[in-house]
Amino acid sequence: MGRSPCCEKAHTNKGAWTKEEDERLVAYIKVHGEGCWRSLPKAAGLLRCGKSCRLRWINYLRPDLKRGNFTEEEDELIIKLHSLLGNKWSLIAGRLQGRTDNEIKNYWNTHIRRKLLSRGIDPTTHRPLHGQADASFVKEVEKVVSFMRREDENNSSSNSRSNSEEEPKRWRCPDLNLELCISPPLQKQEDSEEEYGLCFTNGLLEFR
DNA sequence: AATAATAGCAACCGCAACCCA
DNA sequence: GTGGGTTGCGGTTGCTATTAT
Repeated sequence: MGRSPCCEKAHTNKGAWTKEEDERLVAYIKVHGEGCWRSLPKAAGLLRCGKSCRLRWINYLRPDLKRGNFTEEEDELIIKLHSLLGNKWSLIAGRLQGRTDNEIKNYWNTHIRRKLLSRGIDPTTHRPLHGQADASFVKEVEKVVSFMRREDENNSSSNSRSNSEEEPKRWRCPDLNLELCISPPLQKQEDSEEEYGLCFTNGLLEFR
């Protein structure tokens, strides 16, 4: 029994993509657009499974990818988002234009985990390790979380909402029982004193 | 110079969510 | 309502490059 395979594995390539495969994939998507990943490999003349094509496109070939080193601002934003969302890499990636969930996940595991440990912060819980944490940073995160919890409690009784088309995408964060909001990528606010702050509008918390 | 250890990252795998007949 | 097919996500693996011995 068991699951049926996502593709005919006997006739698919695995491992690193060649330049020619990349070119075929990019050319196909340029003409036909993204989607229909299952049928794409055959249509594009690729001996790959759809999943592999999708991953390659999203993580490496998409033209809007930023690539290159993460900035200090991106680091801090990832840490804050992770403290609120946990390992929801796709949601975190949605906040960082030009970055992919896989890239952020890798960066977290190789760089940020170590960075937090050196600050004395547990990278999983974002709480101090052995009481030696960077107190101001921890305090800031805890402040945000407790604020969101309070707001959530206030909102929990009156949960009927309109279904306006202009309403941004929302989701509930199961770990924290919070309601969060995804809006279009951040515009840098030049005259803002802080590089990142929090904005609470219409019952929705947003990073800015 | 050779080898071992470590870091970094691309890619794979399995599962869950979603969609649709 | 349900079951099968498809897509997306997160965890993990394995390869390559770099650094240390």
